[in-house]
Amino acid sequence: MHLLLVDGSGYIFRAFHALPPLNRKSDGLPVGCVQGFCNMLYKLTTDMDEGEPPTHMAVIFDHSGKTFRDTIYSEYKAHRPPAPEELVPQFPLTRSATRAFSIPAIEMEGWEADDIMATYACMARDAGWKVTIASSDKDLMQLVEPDGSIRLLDTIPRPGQPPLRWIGPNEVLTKFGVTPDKVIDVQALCGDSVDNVPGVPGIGVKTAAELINTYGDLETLLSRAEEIKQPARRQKLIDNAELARISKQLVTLERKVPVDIDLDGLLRQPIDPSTLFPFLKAMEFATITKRLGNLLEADPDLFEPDPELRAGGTRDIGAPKKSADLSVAKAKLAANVVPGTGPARFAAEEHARIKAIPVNYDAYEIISTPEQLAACIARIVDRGHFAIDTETTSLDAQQAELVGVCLSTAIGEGCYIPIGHSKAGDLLEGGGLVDGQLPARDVLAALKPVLEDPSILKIGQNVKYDMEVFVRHGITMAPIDDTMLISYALDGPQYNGLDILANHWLDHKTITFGELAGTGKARKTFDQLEIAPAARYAAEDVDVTLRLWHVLKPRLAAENATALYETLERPLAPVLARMETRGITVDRQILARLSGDFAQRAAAFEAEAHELAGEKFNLGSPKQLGEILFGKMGLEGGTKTKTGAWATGADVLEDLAAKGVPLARTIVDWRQLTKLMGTYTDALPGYIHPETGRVHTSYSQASVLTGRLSSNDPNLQNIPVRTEDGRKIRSAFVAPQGKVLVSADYSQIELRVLAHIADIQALKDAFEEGLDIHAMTASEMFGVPVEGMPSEVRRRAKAINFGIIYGISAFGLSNQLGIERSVAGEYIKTYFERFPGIKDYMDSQRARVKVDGFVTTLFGRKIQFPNANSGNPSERAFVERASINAPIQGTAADIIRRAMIRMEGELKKAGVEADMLLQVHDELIFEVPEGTEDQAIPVIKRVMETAAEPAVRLSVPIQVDAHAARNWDEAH
DNA sequence: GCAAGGACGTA
DNA sequence: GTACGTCCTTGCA
Repeated sequence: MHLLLVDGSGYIFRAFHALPPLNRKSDGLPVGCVQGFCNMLYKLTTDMDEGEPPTHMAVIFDHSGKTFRDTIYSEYKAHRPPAPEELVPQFPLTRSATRAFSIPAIEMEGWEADDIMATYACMARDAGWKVTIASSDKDLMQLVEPDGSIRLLDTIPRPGQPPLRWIGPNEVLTKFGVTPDKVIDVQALCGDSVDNVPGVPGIGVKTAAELINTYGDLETLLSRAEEIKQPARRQKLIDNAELARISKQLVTLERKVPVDIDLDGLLRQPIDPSTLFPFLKAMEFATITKRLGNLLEADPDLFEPDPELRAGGTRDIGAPKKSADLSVAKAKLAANVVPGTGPARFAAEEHARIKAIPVNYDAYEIISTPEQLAACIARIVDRGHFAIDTETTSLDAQQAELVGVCLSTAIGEGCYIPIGHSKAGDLLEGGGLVDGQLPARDVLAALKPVLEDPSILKIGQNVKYDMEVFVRHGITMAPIDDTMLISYALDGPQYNGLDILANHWLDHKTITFGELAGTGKARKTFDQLEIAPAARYAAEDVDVTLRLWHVLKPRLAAENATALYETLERPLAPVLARMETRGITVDRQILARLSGDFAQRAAAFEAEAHELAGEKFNLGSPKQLGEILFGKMGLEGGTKTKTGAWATGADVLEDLAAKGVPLARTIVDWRQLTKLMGTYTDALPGYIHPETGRVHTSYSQASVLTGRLSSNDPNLQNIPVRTEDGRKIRSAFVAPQGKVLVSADYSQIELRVLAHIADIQALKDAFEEGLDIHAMTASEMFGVPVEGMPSEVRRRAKAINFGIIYGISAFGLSNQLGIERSVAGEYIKTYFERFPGIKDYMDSQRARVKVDGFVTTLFGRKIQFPNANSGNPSERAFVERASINAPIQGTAADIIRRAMIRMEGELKKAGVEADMLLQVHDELIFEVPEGTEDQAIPVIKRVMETAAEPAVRLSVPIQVDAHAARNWDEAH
């Protein structure tokens, strides 16, 4: 008899890092480990059959939950990060795979797979059988028998090695330095950082083996510890004897698990094609299906894919999970995906297939009866995923009224459900609703269950918008996938809109909103449109969205962008949706008072300017101003812009003012005040929502090259702060009664990132010691002590530090500091000398962008520069500077994204009430109940400061400063 | 009515 | 020297 035990859980975890990522091609479900697992079972059944074929077989899995080890030692396996997101759906699938191969899948509550395997192995050995354990887990090495009756077989795929590798007593000796029966004693001493088994601190495998080989076993060693010569080692063993004993209990496998199935129950069964092939076909494993077809001499084509498991079935493929750690990204980068094979080929084939399906407007459907609606929802439930789009009266999700909902469950389909199309009315009264529409309440009530069903994936283009519309109707959409964000993760912001994506990937021109609703003054809102043309437009959009999803999603796996999308894009969208929905309170009175004040002062400046110029002119016209300054007044030193106009920017005017031209100063002052009025004091009140009374910005998650967010309508990321008048505007952002605002900002995040990425020891040391980084730089460069340093010296160093981040040039630095080009060049040279590593970093980025056409952030975000090899020298120089800046700015952006994604959950876990309202690149603004800020701030700081972990361990400390106050100016 | 350019607010 | 969005004027349709 020969028993084969397969370590199912161990295989999945190890194979995950060893195998290239692979998604099921029709819906992106990650299945790489499942496929590897099936290949392994196939290998075991074929290769082993050549030697001594197993007569009995089982696959053993870990059961989730606590085991007896947790009661012995509460920290056991406490360091384990949660399973990577892509792995989670593969756990149940490997069990399904096992059953598909007609092999018992065994797991038992309260026991680890290792204990169950130990139990069966000992039972079989005692019965005189041979035992093979397919596992590379070192914890199982204690079971190996010197006589070969129990052996391990390593089945984890490793490049350049045979698929199956035996582990016997010799291999155990190599690994632990002892015979198998003493493995647990060695493990008790050296511990295990992966499982968090403590061991004796400071004793590694080698020392442990030496000690055990000298004293025979752990207890003898501990009782004779006094005899050990080395004093440090002796003391460690005496002090930690108990820890060693606990460790031994943790690593010792239980060999008497009360198993339900006896050995006879593990007798091998012939594979049943009618269970095997439906599974393999549902997984879309073509190669292995073919191989097993040959092996079993059966025709796979006779079987249909398992309906429970087929693509888009009811399986949950989208529920939000804990973020994957960097090992995902690293494994993928290491996977070295070759175009034309594996996932890359899938993606290419899928693209070609989808692109070939023509758009057919006649196939679209308008839902006007409850029966049609019910049928549509039944299709959604059956498919498990669908594309959705809302049609509304406004681009502003907070103001938009729902006019229709459009759904697509399959390519070529589109169901438009009109609910808010209105008859033309007069000015005072709307004309009521057009006939033939289901009541909005009924439609929303019917959609709510599927929109909130965690097992049904909702696919959209810019889904954040639809989420916000639905949440105003009491519906929380989840889980979601977003074609815009997938495209952004893959290609950056270059193609954003649905129309552009459709044109680029599907070679299809969609109906534009302008064609449908008119442009300019004649533009109708969606509710004023006829249902039929509106339905065509809407249905085409969801159809195209679903097609794009099929094209783009497989590219994530093919192009190593899954981790980026899953950890930094997809989970952020709902967070932003909630921030936008919350909005922030802006005090109308403060703005009104400021506006009056600014207007008066601006009027005075305007009169003064006319006086000084000797004529009336439009101060807002750079053209007129240039003609007055450099034409009429004949001033020297005017420069022209690239279009030939006189340059009249603030820097030019400051120069003139310094040379004694009072008009220039007047204009600068006037411009500042009118800017503040036009952009802030006059414009912001118009953004106060009539119902919430708050200002709701909209964040764009997919429009910045480096991975930053941008904010618009209104832009709340450029609220003034530098000037005194500007800060008065900031003070109009307030907390409501009973609350305070908390502002938490990263200190010098980009310089810290630079210190880490470029590995600049001097910078790292300075941050570690908490020094004033600009003063330190100045001191290094100019040899001036930090004590009593003139502010001008520090200012120069600060400008240089920023310059470095921006991809410094002598030209730029000389402009910034108002110094000679040659002097600026000397500064840069000195900087490179004082901070070796900076130049190497810059050169490496310049080289990368020329070779690859992109650079990357620490978290794997690619920043593309298509014209890195442009024939235009100034364009090339620009790309060089941008490619130096992008990894720094982008890594900082990735870090704060991670903080935002974790923030709400951590606040909740800590029992702290705090609403995240705004993000300003390196700053987060919260609204917190007054008096609780001291509880909120430490949590906020911790989440932000540890946001890079565990994916990246920065070699510099991250520091966050946080303050609470009634308004944003004081909190900042 | 719309797009481009200049200017300027932020990190 | 990097990354954005908005306001205003200008010039052309």
